[in-house]
Amino acid sequence: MLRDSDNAGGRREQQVAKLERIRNIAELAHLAGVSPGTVSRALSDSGMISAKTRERIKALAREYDFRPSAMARNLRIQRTGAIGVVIPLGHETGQHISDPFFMTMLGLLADALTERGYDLVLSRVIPAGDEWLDRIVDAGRVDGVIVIGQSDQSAALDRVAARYRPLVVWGGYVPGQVHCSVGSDNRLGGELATRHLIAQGCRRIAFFGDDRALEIAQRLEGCRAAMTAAGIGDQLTVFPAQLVAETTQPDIAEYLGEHAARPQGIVAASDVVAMRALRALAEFGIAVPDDVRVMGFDDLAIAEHMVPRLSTVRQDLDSGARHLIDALFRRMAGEATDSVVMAPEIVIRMSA
Amino acid sequence: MLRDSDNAGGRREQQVAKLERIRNIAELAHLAGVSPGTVSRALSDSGMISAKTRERIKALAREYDFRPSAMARNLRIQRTGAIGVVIPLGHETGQHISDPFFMTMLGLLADALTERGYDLVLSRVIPAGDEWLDRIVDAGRVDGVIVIGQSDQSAALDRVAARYRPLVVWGGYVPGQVHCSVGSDNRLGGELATRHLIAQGCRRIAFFGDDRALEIAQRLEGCRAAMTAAGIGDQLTVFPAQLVAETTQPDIAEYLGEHAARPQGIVAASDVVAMRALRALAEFGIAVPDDVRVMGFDDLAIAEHMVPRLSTVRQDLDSGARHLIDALFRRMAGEATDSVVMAPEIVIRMSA
DNA sequence: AAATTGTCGGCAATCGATTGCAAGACATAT
DNA sequence: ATATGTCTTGCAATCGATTGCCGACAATTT
Repeated sequence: MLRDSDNAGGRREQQVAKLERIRNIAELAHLAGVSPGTVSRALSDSGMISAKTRERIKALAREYDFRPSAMARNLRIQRTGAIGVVIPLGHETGQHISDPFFMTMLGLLADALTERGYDLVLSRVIPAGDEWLDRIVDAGRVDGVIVIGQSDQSAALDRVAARYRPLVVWGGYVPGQVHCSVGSDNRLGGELATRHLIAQGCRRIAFFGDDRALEIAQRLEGCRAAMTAAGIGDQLTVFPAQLVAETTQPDIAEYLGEHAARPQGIVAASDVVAMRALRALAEFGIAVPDDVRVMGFDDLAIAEHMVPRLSTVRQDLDSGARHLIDALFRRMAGEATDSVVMAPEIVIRMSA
Repeated sequence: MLRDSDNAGGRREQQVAKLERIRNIAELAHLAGVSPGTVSRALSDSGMISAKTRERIKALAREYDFRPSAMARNLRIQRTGAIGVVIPLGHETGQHISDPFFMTMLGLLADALTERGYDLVLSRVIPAGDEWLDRIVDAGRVDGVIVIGQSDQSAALDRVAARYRPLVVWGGYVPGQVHCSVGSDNRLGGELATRHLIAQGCRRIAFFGDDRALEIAQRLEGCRAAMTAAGIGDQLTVFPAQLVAETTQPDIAEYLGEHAARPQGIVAASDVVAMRALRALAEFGIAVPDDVRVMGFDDLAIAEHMVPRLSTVRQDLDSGARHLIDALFRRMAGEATDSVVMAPEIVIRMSA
């Protein structure tokens, strides 16, 4: 690594201060010959201020490019204008925030929140103990919280949800759960994927995924149900591949290579897992879909780009994000909201 | 806090309030029979408070699970404990926040900031006018700002950097630039990629990328230099593929299909662009690397997963993120910092 | 016993913007 | 000229935690 020798820029950072800087509303008020209250009203277009003074004050503010302190405003208004987005990495250490699923969801949420004039405060937490969510909620830094994925923390979520309203969770729904969730019908999704494989003639089927996470467990459940319904419940094997951990790829490969009766179909708990499976299969020279069929789950953008293009279960994340935001803002307004379970759709491409 | 095990139903969200809720430090002080100041000192382990009273107050706080308001604290301390991470989407509308590059960088920054006890406030802005950065900086919501990518906003960055110290930018370095940047030697990277293609026998070479962004322009410059040095400067064509826009794939395909003298090598401005190129080539049945060789740029995780695995120019994002954070904190502490230019490395896999 | 040192904790100002209340300015109606 | 009303604007309290300064009291020294 090479540090630049001629830091041409750093020298003249200090430009001539054309005007003395204004630090707060009171100084501006003094300058304009009015009271702080008037300035506040003028800048926020509220209250009844004559158009003349308002424009004069605004012009002055622009000239000195002064913007009132958000911190002070927050304190007075008792609103932060920020929403916390929390990614709990509970059931596995290897999971990384750059998981494409999180990122896709995060992007959608960022856009939606920006549109509504809210900031997005990102927290990536590895839940230790069960205070992690309480800390975020009680710190008073945000007006509401969106948790992406229940991981294995349903209990903590329920406990906090019981006392803190503006909280919504992306993930699975379980009857009786206290927290408000938005997510797909994971069980149905798993069932659809599996039924498709069976319809294609698969009998020995493997499920790849770590079922300690609620959503994954539900997908597995659907998979199992479909197998049982087809009378081949005993042909299911579960391979607890970590969702994304780097270390799992060799594991998958080993499994596929050594397994005596190699599965004819694979139901992956997510597109990311499917991607790893595809790579492993390619390395073993096992043809997809001819030798083994692979179904993903999520239908992220990357599904289109795999070779072969991935057949998968589509979750409509756009609409999911909209539901999350919508529910959150209703809850912030004091309304109660029900959980949302969206219908998944199966997308058939080339891998199954 | 009461945690009855059989609260299975979401019915009674309102648990019996065993204790009245405490809203601020003064109430806690009243309860403890001390002054607010004492409570503040006790909870923050500062000042000289006898261990006895401190523990008493802390216990009380725990019992009522009270946490002092961050907003009030921020106002008084004049620190927010948050860092802004800004992604300007200046030169193109199609670019999406879920671009894997942003996401990788964002993940690294999130981890590093969490580690230092700072929140991360994410902003995705489409610069309109040249006030976008001023607004973020002056709102007083954050203690410092990291901008990911200069896009075509170098002027705005320089202007703000001249008056606002705690600002660092991921991107290219240009002699004389005012803002502090951390990034790779893009020119050298482009040169290395191109030299490799030439060494493999390519003569007709295409550069895929939108050179309105500073970094991309530098990569193109390196590419051009290598061509010229090899005496084949006239064999370079530039295809201004948008970095990630969904619409570009057909464009790329069309170009490759119709172009009379199809290029023998492609230098992509990023791994994401390379990925789209690979898909297009696959659809046309053009073999990589036999018919066309492809070089990426970034070496994201996905590079490993493409088919064929992507040869690319590696940017060490881990170390880049560390440098960004390091420079930012130094600047927040009042130090001046120089820009950092990191040496890129070429990674040869299967595509070139 | 008086003086000195040292701990502990209270008082009150402060950070900067917002807003209910009321007073002042000005115009119109009586 | 007085009364009534409408617009504007100022005053001052408020949001909740932090912290410099000072006083009260105990422990130690002379």
